[in-house]
Amino acid sequence: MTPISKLFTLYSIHIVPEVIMQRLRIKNVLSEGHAGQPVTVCGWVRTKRESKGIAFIALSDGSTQDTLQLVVSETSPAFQILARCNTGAAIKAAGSLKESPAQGQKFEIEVSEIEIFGDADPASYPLQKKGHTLEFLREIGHLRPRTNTFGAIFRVRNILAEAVHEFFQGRGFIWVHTPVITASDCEGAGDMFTVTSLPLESLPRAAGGVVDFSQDFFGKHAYLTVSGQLEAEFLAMSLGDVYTFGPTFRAENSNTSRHLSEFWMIEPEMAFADLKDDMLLAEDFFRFLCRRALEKGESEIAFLEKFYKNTSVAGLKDLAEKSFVHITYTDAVRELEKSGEKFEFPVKWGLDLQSEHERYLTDKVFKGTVIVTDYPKEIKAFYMKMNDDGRTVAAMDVLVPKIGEIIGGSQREERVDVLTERMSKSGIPVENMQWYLDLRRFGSAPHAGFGLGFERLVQYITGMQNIRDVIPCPRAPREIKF
RNA sequence: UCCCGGGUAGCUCAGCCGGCAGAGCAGGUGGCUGUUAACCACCCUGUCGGGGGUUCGAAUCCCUCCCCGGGAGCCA
Repeated sequence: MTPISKLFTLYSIHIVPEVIMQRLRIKNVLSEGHAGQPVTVCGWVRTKRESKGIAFIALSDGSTQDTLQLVVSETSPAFQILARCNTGAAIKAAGSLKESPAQGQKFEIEVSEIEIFGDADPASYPLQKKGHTLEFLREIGHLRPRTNTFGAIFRVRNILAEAVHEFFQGRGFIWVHTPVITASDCEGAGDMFTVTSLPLESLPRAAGGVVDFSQDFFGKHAYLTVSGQLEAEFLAMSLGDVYTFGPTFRAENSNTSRHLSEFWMIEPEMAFADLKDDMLLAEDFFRFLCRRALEKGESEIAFLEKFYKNTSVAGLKDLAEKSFVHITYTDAVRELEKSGEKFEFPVKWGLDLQSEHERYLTDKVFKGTVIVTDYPKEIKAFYMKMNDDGRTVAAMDVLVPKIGEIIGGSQREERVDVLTERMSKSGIPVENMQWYLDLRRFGSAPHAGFGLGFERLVQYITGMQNIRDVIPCPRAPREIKF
């Protein structure tokens, strides 16, 4: 079968009848099937249970959390091929759908025919008919999506990705595609990956021995983006309300369960909006995503709840309805100071909140999601709007229990003089950023936005404790496969 | 990058004050007419992470490197 004909089997059963498998997805069989219907399904064997004269196969095709039970009796010609239907084998099964007489599943297929596409030698196939640790599965990233757990995670990831677009499109936001390769090296304090086509074994040098990027592909030093925000700003200052949803890269040597070198980020940016609008949007957005995850992925969430206990259907329902607590940084510091709690790091106005402080606020004080606003200007980025007090900026961090910061946002500084001063004080090369200042010189307006780390969202919804388990191909220091 | 904890059968782990390398699961074979990570019986399974050292003798003690996990910093 050619790749093209494979596509036809998925999307059209009318165009090329001679190559059709007339395969039904297990998801559809279970939700729309009726007893007596002839069905053909394709998938991978999860388990096989043999008894004298009858055998049961649990088949998964990735379309849904549930497996489909195939019943093969002694009288079926398929009985002869059972020895090859081992865990992991790819097969096609045809038969008649019937209501299952036993507990555990509504439907099953009385199989008349089985075709093996690909065997899986049980002695060497790494996925056994037993539970595996997430650490082990991380080592076989190409096979782990075949497990219940990762099937659930990646389906939930898809549900959330769709929901992101649904939310913004429903509110008239325009999806903009900001660049993956950028020349702005001042977006964040973080280290960036250089993009170059220079010969690494003999780099051209300029005066002082520094690499001469004027000879590079773009004629200047280029990087992988660490944020689409700055570009999203000029699109918001023309299109109104926009959002980005794409990959982001950080070259930091972070070895944690919450960081990736390549991750996906969602960054809405709104013209004619202030911090309050920003907070409202963040809250509506987050709650919408929780709601959609439950509506479209309840069986996945329920599975993850049952086996890992770090997420729950009830908890997400609660979150989807409960409003967030709002607190200013100044009040948060006061709250921490009066708590009497022994912290490893000091709590003092002007110092950034540490993970332990954030966790104390979400887990102990408010027992839920908290938005902290109005941080001291010294600990936040140059583009954030200076408040009237001259000490704080209109920033917000959305903190969720266990994960910590999931959204970071702010109202942007729209006054050209204030922004210029903050840039030079922060060591930002103003001469390279004239385009950014132009937005404040010509038709400037209040605007605001935030960034949401998509994997942290998936982590939060699925309850996965390690961020490397919510993306198919995790990239981290010294970790790159495929 | 720093601080802890680990690396022993395909997987999960016990063995670690030196003295014949183990269990459960998985796998194989046989049994069982409806199973649900089926069940019962028997069988198979090793570079004890790599290298070096101490010792009559090292999975066990020492040094070193690599890898994994948890926490911290940076952040989303």
